[in-house]
Parts: sequence; C-alpha cells; structure tokens
Amino acid sequence: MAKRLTRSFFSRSVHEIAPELIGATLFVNGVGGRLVEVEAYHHTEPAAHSFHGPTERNAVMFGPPGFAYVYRSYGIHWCLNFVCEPKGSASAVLIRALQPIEGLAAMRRRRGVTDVRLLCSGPGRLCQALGITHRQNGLALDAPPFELFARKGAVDVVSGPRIGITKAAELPWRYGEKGSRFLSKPF
DNA sequence: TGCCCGATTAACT
DNA sequence: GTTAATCGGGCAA
Repeated sequence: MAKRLTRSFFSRSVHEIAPELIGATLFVNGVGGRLVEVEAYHHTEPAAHSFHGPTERNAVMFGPPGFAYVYRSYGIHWCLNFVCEPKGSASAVLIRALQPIEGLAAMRRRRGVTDVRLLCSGPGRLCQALGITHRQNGLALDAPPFELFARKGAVDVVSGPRIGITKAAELPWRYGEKGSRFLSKPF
C-alpha cells in the first residue's frame, strides 16, 4: 500500500514540496491519477494570489497547510492548489496536470472529450475532469473526497518558468516529470 | 464606482 | 496566430 501524504507533509517549504509531488497520486472520489506537473507560489512574489494580503477568495491560503485552495480562473475555470508551509505563510502548489489512472469514464463524461491526453493536461481541464469546484475549497487533503499518496521509486523531475503569468515570470518554479506526454506544455 | 487584468481553454482565421 | 467567454481583485477616480 502506498504511503498517504498527511498534513505534516505540507508543513515545509513550498520549494521542497512541489518537486516531491511529481509522481504522487491524487484521487477525488476515486477519480484521478499520477501528478506530472505543478507550480509553486509564495506570498513574497507578485504572481501569487496571496501577495496583496488576505481576501475572501484567498483566505484558505492564509490558513494551515494540507488543505485545498480552489479558485475561479478567468471567470470560467476552476484551479486546484495545495496549501503549504506553516500557517500564515500563504504559499501553495498549483496542480497543473496529471496522468489519468482511475475513473477515465467519469473524466470523459465531464470533459466531453475522449482523448486521454486532453482530460487532465492543464489546471482547468484537471479540475473539470475530477469534478473539482468551489465546493472543495478549504477541504483537508487527507480526508474524503481526497486521497493523496506519495510516489513510489525515483522520478525524473525537471523545472522551468511558470506558465500563463506576467509577474515574476522568470522564476523557475514549474516542476514536471521529464518526458511525460500528459504535461500542459513541454518544458 | 468603473476599469483593467489575470495561475485558462476552445474555437475560430 | 487571434479572440470570446466571464468574474473577482486591485487600483484609480
């Protein structure tokens, strides 16, 4: 049985946690797969939602680590983050892509596409495929509907600039599995 | 209060 | 390559 990631796993620097999440497995109500792409955000750099301080939307980021922060992107999509570091540091890891393993039929139904590479390759697509909305905002990651397991064995992790941002775009805080066909974009 | 922009995606030309 | 969809936050007025 794979090791569950508990709250203590997230009580560290977001820069340690983010690359370790590559190869971990995430399921929401039994639907999910292997994480292949994430990005780190920290309140000290202007691309983070928490940079300007607490608001109603980002309140979860200012709470304890090990919880889900879900926000609406461009008024249309949902994006999932894992809150990291000691409470109040307001840092998080954006879950950008995963390799589907369980619940392919549910993913295809929710997404309206059949190509397995288009199911979860992107933060908005991933949330749609896993059924994640604002209802999951603030939920603990070590309790239903979430299941999160540490990776088994070595994973070839690469890093590069984050995607879709204009502020602090030079920081290489995007992490992914080298050569994965399920990335939102190649490194 | 109004305006602009954004951690996106899909459907265009 | 460009653009629409659509909404919360920051900031100027």
